[in-house]
Amino acid sequence: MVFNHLYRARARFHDSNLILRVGSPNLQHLKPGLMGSRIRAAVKHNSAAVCQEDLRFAVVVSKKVSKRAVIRNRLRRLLHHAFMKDVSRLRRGHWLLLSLKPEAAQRSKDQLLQEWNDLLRRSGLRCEHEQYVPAALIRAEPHVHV
RNA sequence: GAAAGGAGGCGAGGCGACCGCGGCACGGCUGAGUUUGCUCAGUGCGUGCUGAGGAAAGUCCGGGCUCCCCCAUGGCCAGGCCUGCUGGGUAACGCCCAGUGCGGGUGACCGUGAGGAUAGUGCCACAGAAACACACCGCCGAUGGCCCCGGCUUUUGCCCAGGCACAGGUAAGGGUGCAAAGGUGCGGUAAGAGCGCACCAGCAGCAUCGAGAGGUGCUGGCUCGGUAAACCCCAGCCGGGAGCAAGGCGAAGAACCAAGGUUGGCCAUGUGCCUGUUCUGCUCAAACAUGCCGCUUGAGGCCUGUGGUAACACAGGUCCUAGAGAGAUGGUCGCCCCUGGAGAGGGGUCCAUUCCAUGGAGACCUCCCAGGAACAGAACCCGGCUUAUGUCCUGCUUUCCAAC
Repeated sequence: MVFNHLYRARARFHDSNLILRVGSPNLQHLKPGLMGSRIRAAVKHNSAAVCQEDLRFAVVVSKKVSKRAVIRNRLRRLLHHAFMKDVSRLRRGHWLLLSLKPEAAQRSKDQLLQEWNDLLRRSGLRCEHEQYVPAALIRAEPHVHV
């Protein structure tokens, strides 16, 4: 449900190897397990405020990229680490879904990181000043196929 | 010193910090219930412990475990085996160890798909005369046959020299072929041939050594093509099928049909088992990989001792070391270590030239830079095999060269 919501989102940014989809948070789509107890308590009081602060990120590495789980994991970790590096400088209130195109397995580390930076710049998510990060969802899921 | 052979080991150098991920424990927080003690569930929170391999791989063998076929035992037959020198090891194996034969190497050593072709049947393309059976070329033609010089004789006939290649002999030589009926030599013969002899190879018998495969010696008659991953024979072994998405518990859950059931076959034995409190089977339709168990303590690792050439076995001690459920191990930094640098500085010392000095080489020290890999990622668990991988490490052995 979460992924369907994001796949229908309008804001998409393409590069040769990556696709970044940006959607607005919709907490009703989340299963209870994906929400911490503290968040759930906060939602009860003021749902809109939580949505403005929520920032979630997912990486989708399809089996089309590589059949070997080790390579998929390596790509996932690479982009995950890149996200964590930038997380303090990103605008709140968005859900992000990053997909890899099948050719990404052949690209080098630096090439992918360069594309990631380009995408962030074009999407306008990065702000100049740092923000306090209370709790960001850092959940990366290697996704099989749809 | 060089070249080679073989054995064993290691596998992101070591220590630490931070961030991130899987699992477990405790605590916190949130929610529900509550007999107000607590219990259950969830955690984007905290702390601690712990977290891939020698091949985790290929899925090629052997097992454990689980369910189904199917009530068990014994016998005979059928069936299966990509088991096939001998002896041992092992839970078992097509694996391992030791040995034998054969082949290769100067040697250390290496390779070996190594039962039977004299139980029988089949096949041996093309070529070739012939592929369990022969005569194309060739050689011979002793013995028969024909022709014929000469001699004896009246003739018949007899003796002798020569010729023909008709009958026939031969398997030496040529040619064909992966393969042509033991090999070499001497004798022998018309020509030849195990026809005879010597040695070698092979076969059979006897003796002897060995646990055995086999080894050694003697004697004998002289001789037998290949193929069994062709059928087959012999010996040995064997219930079959599916596989942890096995399977069990829980949750959910609609309807119908049949009444008996049982191993590849046969026989025998037994007071066999299940069966209307719904077992079992078939068909149709629909839904579903969602909670818990199975799940990691095992033919387990390490150390010591004893037995054994060894594989291995036994005894004692010690350790517990991933357990996810679409699948977790990666980054950054610091110090030390190792390797490389025709990078910088210092430099005991050595060499050359005209002393001072200049030029060159350079053990070692300091700093700087780069690097510390490859093959590859647990998915129920073991024992093997095979394949992939490194300027890696440590003993041992052989041959050649040099020195003593």
